[in-house]
Amino acid sequence: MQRTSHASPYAITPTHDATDAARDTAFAKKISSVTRLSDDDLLPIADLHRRRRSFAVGQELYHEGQSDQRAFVLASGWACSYKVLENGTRQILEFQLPGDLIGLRSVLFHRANHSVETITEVQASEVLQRDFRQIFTQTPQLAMAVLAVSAKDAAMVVEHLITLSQRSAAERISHLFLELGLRLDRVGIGNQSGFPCPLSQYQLADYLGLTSIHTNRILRALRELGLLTFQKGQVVFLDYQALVDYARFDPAYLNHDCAMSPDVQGDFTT
Amino acid sequence: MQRTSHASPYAITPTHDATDAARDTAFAKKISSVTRLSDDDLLPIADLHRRRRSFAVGQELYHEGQSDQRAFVLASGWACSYKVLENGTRQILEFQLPGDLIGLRSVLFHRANHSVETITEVQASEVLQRDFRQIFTQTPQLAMAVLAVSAKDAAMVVEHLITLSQRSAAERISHLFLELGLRLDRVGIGNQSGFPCPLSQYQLADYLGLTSIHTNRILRALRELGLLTFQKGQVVFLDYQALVDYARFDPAYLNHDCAMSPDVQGDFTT
DNA sequence: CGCCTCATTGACTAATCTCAAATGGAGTGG
DNA sequence: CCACTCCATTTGAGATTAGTCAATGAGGCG
Repeated sequence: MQRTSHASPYAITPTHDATDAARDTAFAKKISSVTRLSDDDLLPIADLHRRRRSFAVGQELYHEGQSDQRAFVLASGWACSYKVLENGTRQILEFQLPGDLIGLRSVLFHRANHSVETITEVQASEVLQRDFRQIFTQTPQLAMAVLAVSAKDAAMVVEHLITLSQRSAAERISHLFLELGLRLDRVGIGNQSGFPCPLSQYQLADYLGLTSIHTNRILRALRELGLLTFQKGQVVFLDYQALVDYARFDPAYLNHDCAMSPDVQGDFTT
Repeated sequence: MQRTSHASPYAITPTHDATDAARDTAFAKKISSVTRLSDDDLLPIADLHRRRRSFAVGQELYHEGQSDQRAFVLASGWACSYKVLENGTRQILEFQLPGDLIGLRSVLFHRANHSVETITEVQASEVLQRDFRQIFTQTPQLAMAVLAVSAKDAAMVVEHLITLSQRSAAERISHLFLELGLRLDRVGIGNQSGFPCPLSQYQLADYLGLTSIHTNRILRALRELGLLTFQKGQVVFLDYQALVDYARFDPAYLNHDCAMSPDVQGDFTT
């Protein structure tokens, strides 16, 4: 809960206010993005931040098939969820950035259906199943908010699916970087000119369903087209608007509002 | 609620028991597949079946961007959810079969982020947002079950994503038919030798991220390999086990149990 | 019968993968 | 400081998969 002094480029630097730090936690921000939080809701949320843990680069948070369900709230660093296939290839499902909730789907089932590992050093708070159970039985409004966060994740997976099915390699790469840029922007990292990106071309390829070789070639092409560069851990957008048009990037899927939050009850004009 | 007499091949034929028909509704079965239902839970579920409606072939249930949130419980027939892209192609996200819940994600947001239309004639019960809100505020156990159903859908989308990213055209087709066969088997339609399938090759292609032309060629190849045939609205598995091996089909993702249902609390042996 | 949609086939093209190898920086031990 | 390894990146050449364009066939329906 103390201010970090070394200021990793991947860490959240919260604008702390000593009076109610609870509202400033990464998870509270996440929930706030889909519903409005009352003060009553804040206590159980703050509770979720008791078990802060550190993870090294490449460390596994949990593994597919593992039965002790865990979830995490990512405070700083990058992680990814993935599945390894029979033929040895792996598919990265999602990249998790600071503020993201990891493993909600795992916690709902007896066994995790995917693995999660870190990409950088990571600070994360572990959330146990009983914490969720408590939220669900004691604060139904929060339960709906958790459901909404889960639905938002689902919307991102759907967009990923469409990317893999319908976009060319160059569009996939552009689209991913635009999405990451926007998501990082929301937690105060990077801006429209670029962002620090710790991914290797292998990880990029595993997410995009390409070979790293092809990914490399397309990165060169995008550089030569004057759209973006990705070198030395830094993404630079050379022409943001041209890139948005090129990738046909519509950020709508990142902007959903929850329809069932208490403050919109009865607010239906149709 | 009465027994249907014409017995469409795509309809559920429930084993009716006059005493508690509620437990036999499609949605109750769906919920039962992830959690155990108490009698108290059954009443609000039965309530969801008040608004039974009929839909013609190709009729739209709701459209992307539409703001009056609707969900449906599919009683008989097939439907699909899809998104149409800027370039005019469309991606089918899911096929919905009898017993499936349609539009849960839409009902959670102000606007639907995909469209849904029927593939065959359809009987479905409309579920309003206030029904869900009632469930969430009054029966938290049911809320968790709804969340679990939603997570199960998410697991299917993830598998679809992996299919699009990592499997060849022939594996995609085989995998889809195996999945549909298993899902239909669970609601009493079809078996390991095959099932009635109302899809056109265009619809198959739109789901699989292929052109219909290539789909057609691969269907011929699968026929010539002696694995399966799909002709005249009928899928026939010629060699089920060989097909499972060929498609590397692991039905685990269709078999998740909810971990948070009340009757498994504290029931973790590992 | 004429029209329509869906299914089928052929010939060619384009995107991506596979195999192979060279480059280059970061760390490590001598 | 240098030699060495390790790993990510970069490039080339050829193979494979799937898409595009074009045309034909088959069944249903007014």
